[in-house]
Order: sequence, then C-alpha cells, then structure tokens
Amino acid sequence: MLKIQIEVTDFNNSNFLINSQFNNEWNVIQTTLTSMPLHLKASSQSGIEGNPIFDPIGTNEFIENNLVREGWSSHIPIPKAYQFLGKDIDCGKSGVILEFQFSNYPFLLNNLLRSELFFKSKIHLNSQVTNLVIIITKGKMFPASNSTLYYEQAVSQLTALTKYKVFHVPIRLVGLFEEFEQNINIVWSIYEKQRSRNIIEQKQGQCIISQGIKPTRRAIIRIL
Amino acid sequence: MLKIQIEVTDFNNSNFLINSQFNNEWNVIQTTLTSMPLHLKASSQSGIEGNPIFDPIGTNEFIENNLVREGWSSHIPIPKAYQFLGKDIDCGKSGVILEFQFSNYPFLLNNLLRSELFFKSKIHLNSQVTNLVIIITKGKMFPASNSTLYYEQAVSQLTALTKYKVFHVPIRLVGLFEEFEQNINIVWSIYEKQRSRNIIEQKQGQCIISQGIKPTRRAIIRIL
DNA sequence: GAGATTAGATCTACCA
DNA sequence: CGTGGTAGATCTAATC
Repeated sequence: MLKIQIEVTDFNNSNFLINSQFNNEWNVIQTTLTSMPLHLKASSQSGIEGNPIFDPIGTNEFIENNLVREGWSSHIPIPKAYQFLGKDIDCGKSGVILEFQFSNYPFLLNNLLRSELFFKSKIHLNSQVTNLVIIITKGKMFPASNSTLYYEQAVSQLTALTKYKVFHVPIRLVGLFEEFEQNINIVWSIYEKQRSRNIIEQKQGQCIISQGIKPTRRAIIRIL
Repeated sequence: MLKIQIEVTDFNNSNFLINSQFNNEWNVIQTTLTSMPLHLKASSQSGIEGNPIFDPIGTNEFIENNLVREGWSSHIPIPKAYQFLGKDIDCGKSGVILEFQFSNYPFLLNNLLRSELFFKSKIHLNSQVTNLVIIITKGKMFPASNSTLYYEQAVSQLTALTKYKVFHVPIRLVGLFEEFEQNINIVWSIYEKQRSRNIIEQKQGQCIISQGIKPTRRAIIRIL
C-alpha cells in the first residue's frame, strides 16, 4: 500500500534535539502522517470549478484526531499576557509545539515568530516551556487554493532567516508528498457549502498523480 | 475640515533616522494620509450584510496614487535571488520601503521578516538598499473584515519582538484613526461583485463614528 | 444570544 | 490566451 511521503528540513539543531529527547513524539507524528490517505476536495475557484485540490480541512482533522488519540493536546491556549500573539496553538506535547499550516503563506512567518517568542520568553504552554516546533506543510506538487503555503517556499524562507540568524528556536519543517504515476489512496470530502467545514459526504477512492509537462507545473490529479 | 488622524510607533531608532535623513519622505506620507477621506464599503459577511466596513481597496488605491504622483515607485520587484520572499513591495523611495497592510494579520510578520532580510542582506530594491520600513495599518476602532490586521495588534507584536531583539531594521508603524462624534468625510465605494476590485460607483459623503458602549466594542459608523 | 477575536479557508486581481 | 505565482480581500468556523 502506498503511503504519503514526508520530507523534513531541520533548523537550529532540531535534528539532534529530536534524536536525543523527542524521538517518541516524532515517531507518533511520522506514523500519523504516513498512515494518512491524501485528502482532496473540489475547488470553487473561477475557471477550475470542481477540479481536485488539496483539502486542508480534511487533512487537518485527520492529523489532529490521530494525535489527540495518542495523548497530544490540541488548541492549547496562549496565556493572557501573550494573547497578542494569538489565541491558541494547534497541537502540543511535552514542550513540542506542532502547527499545521495549509493557510496562506504569511502564516508561516507568523507561526515562526510567535514560536520564537514562546521559546525565548520561556512561558508555559500546557505547563511546558517550548523546546521544539514542528510545522507541517504540503508539497508544491499539489493543486491547492491560491497563495496557500507550500513546503518548498517554507524551506527557502526559513533557510534565509537561518543564514541571518534571525531565529533560534529549533524547528523541524515537514512536507507532505505523493509518488507520481502510482495508485494513491484518497479521501474525497464534500462540504455543505463553500467554506463550510461541515462534511456531508466522505468517499474513499484512488487517484493517479502525474507530473506536469513543464517542470514548473503543478501535478495533475486524475481520480480513478 | 476634519482629517484622518494618524498615530505612530517607532522601533529600532526609526524616529532618529527619519528626523535626520528621511524627513521629506515622511512628510509626503503624512500629508497623503491626513488628506485622505475615510474609505468605506459594504460588508458581505453573513449576518451583517451591507454594514459599513473599512475599505482596503479604496484606501490602498488612494495612498498609492498619491505617492506615485509624488515620485514614489510602486510594486517594486524583488530580485530573482530573493523571490522566495515574494514578488514585490508596495511602494518605496530612496531606501524607504512602504507597506500598506490591511490584509489578514499574519502579513505583518511576513512583511517584517522579509524587510529584515532586505535590510541585513543589503540587496538593492529599486537600486537602493533598505534603510527604513514604514507600515501603514488601520486602527482597531474600524469595523472591518475579520482577521484583518489592526494597529494596536501590530504595536503589541512588534514591541514584544523588539524586547527580544529579534529584528533590527528600523520600522515606523503608522495607524489610521478618526475622531468620535464628528462629521467625517467618507468615500463609499460600490464594487462590481464580491471580492471585485472594480469600482462601479464612488460616492462622497459623511458619517459619524460613535464609540461602542463597552470599551471593547468596535466603533459604530452611521452614514449621514 | 449577541459580539469580538483569532484561525483557517479560499476566493479574485494582477502580473510575468 | 492559458499558466503559475504572489498579494490582497475577505469569507466561515469556533471559541470565549
């Protein structure tokens, strides 16, 4: 059975930190991600109505449910004194912050900087200081809503920021990918209406993903 | 005649820098902003359809047009090697970068970090290195689309980041405000359809802005 | 239940 | 004229 592929880029020594202290947490994330079928939905974008695109809602839900089952906390509130940085963080356990980021690209640097402040200020989230941040993104290959963050973009940005030593919190950036020209298991979700998070129907299925003709092209998804 | 009010917060010694080197550039910005009528439009948000909200499109256009007339460049391209930070910056002149930011709040830290990299890397934008960044935001008082950045939020975030010395580029953050209980000149724009930037009709008018009963409430705008 | 706020979803505009 | 990408606009969901 073909599983989702993941790719990882580490910043600020997160590789060493994970191997020495957060191996268990990482293993649970890795297992969760690689057991996940590709979640797709229909686009409503003008001109490509109905075309399959990456489904952030379904993906988000799958990961969150699985991690909560493994003892992770979700929607961890940010303390009052730091509420200008936001309301909550997606998931966390034992000082590991986990953010899924499938929304528009500026959220990456927003997540990064607030994590940096959690790290430096040593404030407690879920009774723990922040030791490590893991950010999950999708590969550029997937057709998706415009301006949503993709892994390669995130790698470039964090690499440049690392070069100029702008941040110090250890970060592992994770990208989700699929194989080309293989039967891929998918979950196709139909939502109540545009922008609804209310799933009316969820179908299992398969698709084949082809690389576009030009190397710059997004992949083409053919539902079987 | 009542003009838009502006408030300013400076970071990393931008105050000194402006007074000593960029007084002319600042004066043009200040004059432009304080000559601007409040731009409003109708919301399409469920439950408050038709209610007046801050109009980012109209505001943006007004500022940009005026600055271009004063010799500023707009949509300054980011060099190829730094394209992972984006395509262009809103406006600039003589090493001063200007960003209007009325979109969702994470764009603030996105703009901040890419400006920091422009500053540190000394790359040329419009044949100039980056000396100063000016970011224009709207006050929290204005009803607006959900999750759009507001000045007070930006002040909090940048203040915290300054405290931990995360960034070094000089920044002046500008907030737009209006007086309460006064006749305020407005421009009400009607767009072709939802999300359209195509203005069908633009009416001059007046409104009165009242502070909400609870201090936490957004202001109430009454069109005259 | 009304209101505010952030998180996230995801569209249109525009330019190369 | 179709494609791809970023910028910006701006909605719904969820929570307090």
